[in-house]
Amino acid sequence: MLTIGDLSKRTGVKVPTIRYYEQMGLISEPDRSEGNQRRYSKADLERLAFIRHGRDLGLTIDAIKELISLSQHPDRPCVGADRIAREHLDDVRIKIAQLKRLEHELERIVSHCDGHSIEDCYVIRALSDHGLCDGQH
Amino acid sequence: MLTIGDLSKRTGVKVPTIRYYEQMGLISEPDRSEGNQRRYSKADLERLAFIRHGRDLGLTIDAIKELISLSQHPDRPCVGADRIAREHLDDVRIKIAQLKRLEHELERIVSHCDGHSIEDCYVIRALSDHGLCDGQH
DNA sequence: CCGATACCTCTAGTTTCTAGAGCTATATAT
DNA sequence: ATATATAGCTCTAGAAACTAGAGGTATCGG
Repeated sequence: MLTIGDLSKRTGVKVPTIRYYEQMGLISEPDRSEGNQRRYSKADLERLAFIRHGRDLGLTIDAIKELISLSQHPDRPCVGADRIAREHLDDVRIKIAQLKRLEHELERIVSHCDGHSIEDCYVIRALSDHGLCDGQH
Repeated sequence: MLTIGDLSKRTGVKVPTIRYYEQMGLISEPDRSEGNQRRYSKADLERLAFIRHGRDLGLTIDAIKELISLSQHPDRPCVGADRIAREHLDDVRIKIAQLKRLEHELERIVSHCDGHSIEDCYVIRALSDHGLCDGQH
C-alpha cells in the first residue's frame, strides 16, 4: 500500500495533480486509511504511470480517458486507440512545422540586432512590420 | 476612426480579445463615440498588429508588454529587446526538440498497431510500459 | 424611422494544473 | 508516552490567454 506521496515520487506526478486526476475521473477513488488518507495499490501505480506517459506525449486528458476506457474492453479491435494516436501525430507534426517557421524568423530577427539603440532595433521593427518577415505565419 | 469590429477585421484579433488586451494594459483606452463605443486611430491599428504578430510568434503577453515599453524609450540600447527575442528562440528550440522526440515515438507506436484487438494493441502497451519507448522523455 | 447588426458591460467558463489556508494523521525520536 | 516533524486532508482561488453568454444600447442602411 502506497501513500499519495509514495505514488507521487514513483511516477513523478505531483500530489495535488494526483488528487486532481481523481476528481477528473482518470483514476478511481482509492482505499483510505483509518485516518482517511489515500492508500494506493500497484494497479493504481500502473494506471497513473500510463496517464503520466500519455500527458508527457501531449495527449489531452479526454484522449487518455478514451484510451483507458478502450483498454477496459480488450476484446474490441484497437482501431480507436490507433486513431487517437494517429490524430495526435498529425497535430504534433503541424506544431513542429509552425515552430520551425518561428525559429527561422526569430533567428533572422536576432541576428540582425546587434545592440544599437531601440530606434533601429530589428526586433521591434520586425514585430511592427509584418512585411519584414520571411515566411507566412 | 475605426470601430472595434473594423479593427478586428483588419488585424485578425477577435473583438473580445481586443477588449481583453485593453484590460491587460497592452493597448491604451481608446476614444469613445457619443454612444460610448470604442473608436480607434491608425496608431492603435499598428499597435494591435504588433501585438498580434508577437502572439503569433508565441511571445507571452508580458514579453510583448516589455517590448512595447522598450520601444517607448528609443534612446536606450536595444539589448533588452534582443534578450527577449533570444530567450524566446531558446524556448522554441527546446520545444521543437521535445516534439520531435514525441513524433518519433508516436510514429513507432502507430506503425506497430495494425488493427488487432486491444489486448495486444501497441498504443496501449506503449503507454503502459515506458520500457517500450525508444528514447527518453 | 424601423430593424438588423454591432456594440456595451459584466460574469463565468475553458484547460491543466498549482498554491495556500487551516486543520489532522502518521512516523520518528526521546 | 509524548513531542515534534512531516505528510496528509479539504476547499478555495489563481494562473494564462482567452471565449461565450446574458442583458441591454448604438449606429447605420434603406
